Amino acid sequence: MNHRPANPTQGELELLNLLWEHGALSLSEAHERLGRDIGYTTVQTRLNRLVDKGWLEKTKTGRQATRYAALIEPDAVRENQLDHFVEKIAQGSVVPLVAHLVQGATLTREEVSELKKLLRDVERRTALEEEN
Amino acid sequence: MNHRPANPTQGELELLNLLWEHGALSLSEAHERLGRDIGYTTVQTRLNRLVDKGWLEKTKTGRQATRYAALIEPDAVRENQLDHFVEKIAQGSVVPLVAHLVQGATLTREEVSELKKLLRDVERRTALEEEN
DNA sequence: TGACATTTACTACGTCGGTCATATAAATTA
DNA sequence: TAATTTATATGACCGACGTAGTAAATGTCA
Repeated sequence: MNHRPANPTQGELELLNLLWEHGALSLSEAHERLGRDIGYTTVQTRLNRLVDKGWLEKTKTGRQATRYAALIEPDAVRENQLDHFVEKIAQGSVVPLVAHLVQGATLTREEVSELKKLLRDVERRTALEEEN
Repeated sequence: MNHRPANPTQGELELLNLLWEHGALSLSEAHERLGRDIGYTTVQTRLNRLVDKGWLEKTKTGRQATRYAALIEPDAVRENQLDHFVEKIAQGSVVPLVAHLVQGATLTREEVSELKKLLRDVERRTALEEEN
């Protein structure tokens, strides 16, 4: 039940990524895994603010420490951000974007193949649409 | 002489995009072209803050209104943001990113061709590297 | 030159997000 | 049970930004 439109900041993503990767975490675990010099209560505050936004959930099980779990899906957030990125930052021009991406990253042969296949599909679809 | 590392916020990008598209603008022109309900002095404040950051330049020519000009290059900023995006948002995984991009945007046949060519180049380069 | 309009400077306010300290409550252990 | 450690709740500070009002300076024109 995706709550609000999810446009987390960079800092919020830091926590979200953590919870997406490992499952729900307690505060101490989260603080631990952040692995950087940051106050314990800082993490607490930030997690709770994410809860307020409806992006995380607090669940208390028995006598264990409360765990924080992500309520929003990584893919949804990432696509959101990507769409926003294309529109606002790249000004809608996709090609230079992809160019920089495939050139900057070192892709495996498999990945390149996958992308080529992707393009073939798009090409075919485009052709079909132009028939109508 | 690129000043600071350029990581503008969304709002700052709004102004920067404006100045990149049209050249240097006066305050009144900028306010005009923003084309949305926003206070005149709001634009002024924001522009001046960009100047403070070293991202814009104020130039007074004769008896005309001061013009604001971008000091940083769009490509530099966009690549910055893109790299950051890949690392922090997409968690380094490029393929799904590109997938969403080429599927979401409606690309012309020319653009698709260009991307295919791009991939061929990358493929060739990858093959060469693997020889060594 | 004097009235009106535009431009510019300066100040201020609210919110958000990152930072943390302090205090209280709960749990663990000596 | 008392002491110590761990968990949780609250409140606070601050810088960055988006917002804008007021006032002073400058330009325009009859």
